[in-house]
Order: sequence, then C-alpha cells, then structure tokens
Amino acid sequence: MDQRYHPKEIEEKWQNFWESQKLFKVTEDRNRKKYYLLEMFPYPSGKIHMGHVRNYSIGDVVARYKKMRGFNVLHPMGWDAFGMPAENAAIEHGVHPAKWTYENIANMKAQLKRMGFSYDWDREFATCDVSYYKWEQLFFLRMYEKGLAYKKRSFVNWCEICKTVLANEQVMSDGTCWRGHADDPGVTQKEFDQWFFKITDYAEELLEWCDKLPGWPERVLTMQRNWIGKSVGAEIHFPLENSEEVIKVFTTRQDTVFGATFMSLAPEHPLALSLSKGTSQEEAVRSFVEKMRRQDWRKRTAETTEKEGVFTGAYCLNPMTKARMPIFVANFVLMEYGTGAVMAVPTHDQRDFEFAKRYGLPLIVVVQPGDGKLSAETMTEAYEGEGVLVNSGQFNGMHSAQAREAIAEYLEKKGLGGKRVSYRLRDWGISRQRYWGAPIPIIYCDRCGTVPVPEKDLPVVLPANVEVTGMGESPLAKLKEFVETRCPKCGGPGRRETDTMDTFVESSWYFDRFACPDYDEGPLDKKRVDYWMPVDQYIGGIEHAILHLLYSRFFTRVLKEMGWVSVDEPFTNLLTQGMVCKEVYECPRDGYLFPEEVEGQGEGFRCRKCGGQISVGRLEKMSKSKKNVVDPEYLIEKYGADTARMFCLFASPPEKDLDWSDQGVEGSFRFLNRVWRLFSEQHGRLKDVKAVPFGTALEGDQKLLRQKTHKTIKKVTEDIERFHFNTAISAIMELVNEIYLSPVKDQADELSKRVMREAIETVALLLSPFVPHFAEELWEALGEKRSIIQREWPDYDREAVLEEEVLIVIQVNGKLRDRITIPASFGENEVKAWALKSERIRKLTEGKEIKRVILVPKKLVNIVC
RNA sequence: GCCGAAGUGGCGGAAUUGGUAGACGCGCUAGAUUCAGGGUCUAGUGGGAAAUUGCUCCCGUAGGGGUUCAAAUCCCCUCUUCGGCACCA
Repeated sequence: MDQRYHPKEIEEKWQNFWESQKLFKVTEDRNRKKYYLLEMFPYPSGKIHMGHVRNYSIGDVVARYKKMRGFNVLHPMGWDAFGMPAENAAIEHGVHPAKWTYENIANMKAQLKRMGFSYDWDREFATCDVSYYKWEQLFFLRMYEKGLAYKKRSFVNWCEICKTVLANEQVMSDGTCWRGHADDPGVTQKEFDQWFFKITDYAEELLEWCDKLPGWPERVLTMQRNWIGKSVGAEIHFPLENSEEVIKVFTTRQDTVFGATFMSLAPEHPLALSLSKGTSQEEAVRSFVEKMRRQDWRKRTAETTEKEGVFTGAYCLNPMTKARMPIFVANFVLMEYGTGAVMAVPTHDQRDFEFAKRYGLPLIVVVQPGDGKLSAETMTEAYEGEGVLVNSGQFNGMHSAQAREAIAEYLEKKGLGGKRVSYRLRDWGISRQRYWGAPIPIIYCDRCGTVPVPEKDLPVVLPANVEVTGMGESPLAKLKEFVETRCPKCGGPGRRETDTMDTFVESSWYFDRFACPDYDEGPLDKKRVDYWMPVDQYIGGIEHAILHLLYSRFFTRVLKEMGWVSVDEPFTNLLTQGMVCKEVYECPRDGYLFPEEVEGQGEGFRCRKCGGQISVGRLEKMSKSKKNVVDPEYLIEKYGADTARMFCLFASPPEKDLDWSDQGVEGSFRFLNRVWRLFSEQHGRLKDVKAVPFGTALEGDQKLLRQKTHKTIKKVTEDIERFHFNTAISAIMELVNEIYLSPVKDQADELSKRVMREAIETVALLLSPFVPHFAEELWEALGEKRSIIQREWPDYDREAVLEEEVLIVIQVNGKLRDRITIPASFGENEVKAWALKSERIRKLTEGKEIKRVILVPKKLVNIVC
C-alpha cells in the first residue's frame, strides 16, 4: 500500500477490475430477492454536470448497499437521446443530430465510468436506437386502435419567424420565441392538427392512486393532484332562445344558478360565430374573436388582464328562472376547461361581477352569508362564500352545500344536466414538428383517410439523409422519399405523417425496457419485466414532479391494459433530490461573471472588466448561463471520483439543495487522506489478523473501541436505510476519530490487534458504498482477496453495543442540573434514589416538597418541586 | 389568492418516538511537529455574565402565545424564504 493516497491510479485500477469481472451484471434469479434501483437517465448533452454526479452518487450508494445485503440488484443506465439540443447543434455547427448524439453518449459514458457507478452496462440503450423506438411505434398503433391516440385540431404556440410549433416551455415569459429573434412579433396561437394521447381517460385513476403511493414525497403527490385538478360540480343545460339547441356549462356552484343573468362563451367556442351570424353583432364578434386569437396566450390568460367581451346578439334562458340571458363572448373563458361556456353569476363570482359592471348587466343575490344582508345595489365585489339560498324558488332556505346536492338532483331528474366531475388535466399533445424524434407511424391517403402503418411494416425508420436548418416546416416534410409512400389499405399514393413524438414518450417506458433490453420479439419480455418491475427506488430531480412522472404513470396503465406489464404503478419509492447550487456574481453592467472575473472579498467584490461593485453572490442552481457551474471533470482530475461522491453525499441530505463549497470538497478529501494514513500505518501488522469474533468478552479500551465499532455499524446501516447519507458518513468519521485516539491502536498484543482489525475492517466496509474505489484499495491492503462488493454488509453484535453504564441527566423542574453515570442495570427506584442523592440536587431541593419524580429509562430524571 | 415545504452557531448541517440543543464537517483560535509556509497531530470554539481555576448561573432552535413535569419537535397567531397552481367557472 502506497504511503500516499493517489486517487487517479486506484480509481482506474478498480474500474478496470469491476468491468473485467462483470461484477454488476445481473440476470433474473428467482431464488433471490430482486431490487430495482433506477436513476432518471440523462439527456446526452455532451458532458455530465454536478446534478448528475449527485443523482447518481445517491443511487450508487443504495445499489451497492443493497447488493451487499444480498439483493439481486438491477441498476441500469441509458440515454434519453431524442430531443431538440441535437437539432440545435445541427443548425449551429452543421453536425448531424445522430452523430452529435452518439458522440456525446460515448463521451458521457466514459465520464460515468470514471465516477465508478455500479451499472450493468450490458443493458445500456439509447432511445434514438431504432431497436428501441420501433416498439414505441407499436404502442402508438395499439393506442390508436383503442382510441387512446387520436388527432385533433387545437391551438398551439406558433412562432412566425421559425414557422414552427413551440412547446409551452419554449415560449419565454415575455411571450417571445426562445431562439431570441430581433423584432420578435411574439408567439401566437395557431390552430393545428395534432396527435394526442388520451391521458384524461385516466385522470380519476391517476388521482386515486396518489393516495396509494406511500413511498412518494408528499409534495410531488400534491403537485400531481393539483395538476389533475379535479372539481366536483354539475352540468347545466341552458336552452337557446327560439331554438332546440342548448348551451352546456360546467359549474361547481350550481347553488347559484338562480343568479345567472348572462352567459359567457370562450372566443374559440363554435357557437360564438354561429350565434352572431346574420345579426348586427356579426362583425363585432368576428373581429373580437380574431383579436383574441392573435393575442399572446400568456397575456390573455393572466389574471390581471381586464375582462372584456362582446355581445353575440343571441339569448338563452335560465332553466330555473326562465329569465332571458344575453350571450357574450368573453376573453377570460377558456375553451379547454369544462365546456368552454360559463353561466355568469355576477353576485357570486368576481370575474362575472367585473364583467357585469363593465357592460351593465343585472345582478341578483341568491346566497346570503350568515351575518349581514347582501344587496345587489350596494355590493362592491362578488360574495363567493357559502350561505343560505334566497331568490331561488323551492331551494330557498337551504344551505349552499345542501342546495348543490338538491339542485344537481333536480337537474338530473328534469334532463337539464346533473352531477359532473371536471378535470384541469388536458390530453397530452405529442406531435412535434421536429426531426430528431420517433416518427409517428401513420399514413394519409386521399381515398382511405388516416391509415395506421401495419405492424409488419414497422419500424418507420427516421431517415438519416436530412438537412436540418431550423427554418420552415419539419425537415421530414421536405424529404420526398420519406413522405411519399403507398397507402397500406388501397395501395394508392399516400403521405407519411411527418410529426415525430414528444420525447417524453420515450421516457415513459424505458424503465420497463431495462428489464429486457435485448428482447426483439416484442417490446417487452413479460417474464423478465414481471421479475424486475416495479422499480423499487427511483431517484431524480424535482423538476419532473409532474411531466415525466405523470406520463410514466399513465403509460404504465396503458401498457398494463395491453398486457405488456403487470404493475399498476411503475415506481414504488421516489426520491427527489435537491439542486446543486453555487453563488452567482452579477455585475450591473457586464451581467453574470465567472468567479475569475471577480476580484476582492466579502462586501468588496468588484468586476474585473469595469470595476463595478458586485453584490455578494446569492446561491442559485448551477447553470452555464449564470456562470456558476463546477465541472465534475475538474473534480475528478484534482481529487478523484471518490472525493466528488463523498462531498455530494456528506454536504447535505439528498432531498435538500446542496450548496457548493470548495472548502467542503477539501474537507472530504482530507478525511479520505486521514483514513488512508491510518490504514497505511496499520495494514502491515493487521494483514493476517482475524477480527474478534462476536460475543468476545473484553475490558477497558478494547471493549470501548469494539463498542464504538458496532454502534457505528448499527447507525450507518439505519441511516442508509432511511437515506440519511450525511449522518451515516459523520458516524464513520466519528469511528475514525475514536480509532485515532484509542490506545488499542498502538498495542501489540494479539487481542488488541484483533479488536483493531475489526475496527479498521469495519471502516472499509462501511465506506464502500460511498467511496468504492477507495474502500476496495483498503480492503485489498488488509489482505482480502475477494472484492469488497462481494463481501456481505456487516452485522452488529447486539452484546457489544450494550452499555454497562448509562449517563442519566437530572433535571429539576425541567432544567438541567446534574448528570450521573450509573449502572444500566439499575431499576427505577434505584435510579431515582441516586438522582436524589446527588449533592447538587440535594442543595436545590432542600426544604422543598418533591411533588413528582419523572423517569425516562436510561435518559433522565426530572424532579418536580 | 389557494396549496405545500422550510426557518437551528460565522457556514453546511445533526438531534429516528416530546426527554442533555448544536453530532459530524467547514471556518476560526491555541499548542505540538526544534525556522517560515503548507501538511499533520492534539485541544478549544452558540451568546452573555461570573470566576483566588473547572463544584456557577442566565439567555438561546424566525417572532409572539399555549399545551406539558419536559417543546427545535405538538397546537394557535404573526413574519420571512422557497416551490407548485392560478381568470379552471
């Protein structure tokens, strides 16, 4: 063993060893308990970042620990390889997306290997592999058959300069395109034919199962429940005047229906134009609808935007009061929610109130709050609370809640509507007018319409010979040999769908595919998938709390119905790790600065470019644009992968944000060096020594050291189980500190050496999930032949951790007054007697009546007087 | 506005069930390592008062109130920060 710790050499050595021995390769072993540990796979951007290092270090601790505990651990890694950055690289540098992607993968894979993660690399795949996405096309076809994939015209974000659809995330908060054009006119809404997945069919189920995921963080479940947004209410039919037709509305406040004095339609509502047709309002409505359509969506839907609208010229009737209600088109009504039409009750809805005031529409109070009397003439805002119904016919006197039930029942009975549930969740639009994605397997034929590609013709391979410019339509649409095809039904000329699928589709089932990545008779080998699924522990960033995690839950349900998988939920336990943050320096003139561009210290930071004063950097998530990233490559180079892993795990608990600290990294490195020195001093004399066996009777320092050793095993085991890696590491540090101070370290007798051997061996074993290369090297230095990962996790000796003496805290009236050390075997009365005998306590209680003595076994005595 | 999470030394954080607040690390201080620097080892380190030395006391977990023998932990109110949703009918 070298005198000094050289991380680079040993890390390379053990990485090669693990790889050559295939130590992390797993197969289905029905005699062993499986454990599926998964971290969210990365997008191959080219380099790993600290977020990856943290995420995968956390996962690796659990994977290695579970393996040592005897589980058959599946710990795979792959690549979320379709997506826009590849196309941007093509636009900017003229590299083909495929080339760019696969080169990045090779680079990042090498980096991950240098981190020493315990992946079964034989299961690796990239989602842009035809052998992967062809099965996704099969899923699409099966979903199409069941009506779960459908095409619909809808409004989407449109950038006039790029001539392409943008995802919501690609629209900046000021309503412009993310590419940042000069004179950007702003993103508008454009009607488009788009493919959708019918996730709304599963809204209720997805919501219900939120209560059956005890292994998920509550805040993620809350966000999902929020996103699904269930509302219980009623549908009410408002007959149109002089017509058989009705306008259907959804409301959660059917108790206020007697107060509905007008009707509001979304500008996109089909009745908006048709009702006004031929009336004097036709032109006004048309121009209003046009204006709304052109308007920036964000601005239109902001709460602060003033309510405005236009009369359609038509009326409907309140089904309860038969009152004549003018029908308006209003900017604040959303076509996507409910029915796209809202019954307006200005007295009990603030939006309707504002609208009514602006256009002089009537107000009728129908709910009276408990205290004062509301009056339509004097009210200055809507009363949205509950109360007792008035002006509501046979429902007068009922309380709101009661009235909602009664009115819903009444509507049902009269065929005017009834109880309904509405969700905020919308269907998942998966069409992307992009090249670098999985083609949607559909052919359009003038004669047969929309025709799915027959399964035997799959895959629809993404053609390689395209030119990606970023302008105009999807590059696929310009590729004749791709677009032009034969109709599978009639054999006539057909055109291929040129949209590709949203990349979230790939990440919705990759975890299933990891169970059988080589299977080529179908998407999933059920036997293997059933063995491994569900994922026992999933680890990733909170930013996927809704999107990826909700889509995956939806996809799992679909795949279950199709018989591909057997589980209801894909992820039993979820850990959402915090972000990696570092301080940012921002100069008022030169923007964000790299730390090298800042001089001075403390309050006196100055910009090197302009000399301007810089406010002390606040902590923000590491990002290139904020110039506060730390490159893992640099860390590995300077300190080694083990130090990088150690720091990420020690600096804060996994679910909290991690504040970067160069000194903290130094500290972790220092600790490893300290352990190294201990081993290099001890390993020679302890090499052929066997650890003391369980149950050995010891005295004095030997006993104390052994006790600490076993207490540490217990603590570290419990801490890893509950993911408190920072405290697990601190417990190991304590053990190391104790070893340094223990006289046993320098004693030459056989028993001392055996106690020492056990202590030191334990340090290596407990460290192994955290700093695996380092631990392997220590292990080898102790003369062990097998890899440390093949050794079972240590168990603690129940007798060794037993305390013979315990420290009892003595309180008087709840205040700490004395401490005594007494034999642990003392009974309740003995402990109390000793506590009262204490000199200090006697002084304090002198002349007072002792009212009560409370005893907490092995902890404290509280004397009340 | 609604929902959720959090607030503990100079800093990151610990305290698993209400029972010694501040483990461990960083930083800082002192001593040792027969120069300095670095490294290492040892000790100290919440604030304040007291102190002819260790057997002293008070305050202290964002702030205020409460429950309890006992509160960082439970309850109520207020403040701050972060996150999600937000004209959703």
